Amino acid sequence: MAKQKKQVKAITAMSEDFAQWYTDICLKAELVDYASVKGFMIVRPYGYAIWENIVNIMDGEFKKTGHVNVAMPMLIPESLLKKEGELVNGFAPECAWVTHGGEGKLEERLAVRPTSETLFCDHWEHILHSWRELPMLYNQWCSVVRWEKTTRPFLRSREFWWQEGHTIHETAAEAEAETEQQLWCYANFCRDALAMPVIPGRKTDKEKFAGAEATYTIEAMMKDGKALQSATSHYFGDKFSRAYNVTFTGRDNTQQYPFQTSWGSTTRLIGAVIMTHGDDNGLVLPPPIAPIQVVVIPVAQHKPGVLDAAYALNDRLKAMGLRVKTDDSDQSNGWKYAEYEMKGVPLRVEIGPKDMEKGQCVIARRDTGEKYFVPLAELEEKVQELLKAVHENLYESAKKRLEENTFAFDKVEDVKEAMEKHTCFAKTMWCGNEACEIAMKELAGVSSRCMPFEQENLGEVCPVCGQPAKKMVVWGVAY
RNA sequence: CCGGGUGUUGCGCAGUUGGUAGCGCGCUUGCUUUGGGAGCAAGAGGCCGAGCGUUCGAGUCGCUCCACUCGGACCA
Repeated sequence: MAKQKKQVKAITAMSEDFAQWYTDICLKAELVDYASVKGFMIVRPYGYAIWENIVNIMDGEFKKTGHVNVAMPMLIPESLLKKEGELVNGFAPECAWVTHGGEGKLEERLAVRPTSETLFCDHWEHILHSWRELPMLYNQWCSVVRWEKTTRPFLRSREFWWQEGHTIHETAAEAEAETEQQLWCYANFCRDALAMPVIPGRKTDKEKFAGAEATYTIEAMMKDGKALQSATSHYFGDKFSRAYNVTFTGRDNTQQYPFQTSWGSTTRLIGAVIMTHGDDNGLVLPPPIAPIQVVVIPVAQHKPGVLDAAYALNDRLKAMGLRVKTDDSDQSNGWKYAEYEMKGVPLRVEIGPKDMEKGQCVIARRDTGEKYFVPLAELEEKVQELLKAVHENLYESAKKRLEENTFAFDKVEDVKEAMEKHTCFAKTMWCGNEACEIAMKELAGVSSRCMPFEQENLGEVCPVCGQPAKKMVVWGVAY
């Protein structure tokens, strides 16, 4: 049709250039804009509304398990940051430093927090006295700065918004349980709020967080087959407690070091949603986090009664507790359809003169494009049903894709060959040696994503060195 | 940090052998329209990424930055 010519907001096809498709969605769905400092992003109202929904749902989950929110300072004195060697080595190269206050040079430079373990430890050193005060289950929502070399909206920006949970416990077992509990909290959140299946597991030593004793992760597969680390949970043992001299008086009246965890998830989750559900018409949002869950479009809205009919539908949907918008602007229908598809609104309700005659409306699904003619009396019921169906379909489709693009191998060459054909997840056994992990990167171009909790026995030996295998590892190309 | 690409109005682009900047969309106003990115008309909008150089003259040629972008390496 000749009408195609006006598609000024059309985006690059996913199949043509996945990275460009991703960037197009970020900009054209009005999620972000670039800031004037390289690598920093402006999260625009629509993007921020998605983040707010993520925050609200996740924060509610944290509170169910007794976590409380706090706010820590943004700046960390260099001497404080450097008390724990491994963390410094991990983060110092990517710290932004404040060297001046007003016109005066500071005695000691201050790091803009890249993560806040050190701040929490410093605080706990002051306030912790007795085992009776444990556990301390803290979380904060804030932004952090890491001076990344290559940046992309949501996936890798120099500043990003996140939550960081930090807890200390009386015993190692409690802290380990907390670490695992929070990882499952993330995994469930991804399923229930983002319709995104993940592989939960443990990071190898090579991939674990600087300073952690153990790092757990949830890994998701994007539509291009690449892996996105979507959240992590760390167990620190008492390493930081000792480095920062955090102590308490135990039940036996001795001075003890608490056991610590931290866990985080970031605005990267928005990138994950884009690359898990999006298509060539734009964003596709799972209903729980969609800023607009249903958009009402009055068709031929100048005709008598149409707008009122649309507003009536709007009110009924709102009364259901849904986030609804009625677009009564004078844009054409086609424009509106395309616009809300770009923005990933899960359901579109149309009502026009013909519908009014028949006592019906039209509901269109964003995920499948299917249209339903629905008697007005059944609006609430049908919308509820379809929102549920959209979420389930998004989750099942993503799960199917994850399963169909994960393969077991027992030879390194086969991993390489599969990756060259199409980026995917490769499962192999592994001996546990870092040398073989590095070899896998060199020979097949993949890094270890995790050792899944759900282990399978694919064989007896490591495909790299032929020594006895200890673990099954999922390998992939990481974002 | 290494390599490739791109910077001209809000967005997308054109701009010849160097001669003082144009198109489409969007925007504003009015009218007409409305079941998949509407039509007509009249408007507004530019230090051509920045700096230095070559030249009588630079959007155009040279050098140096900077930004964005893609791919590596590194990382949420």
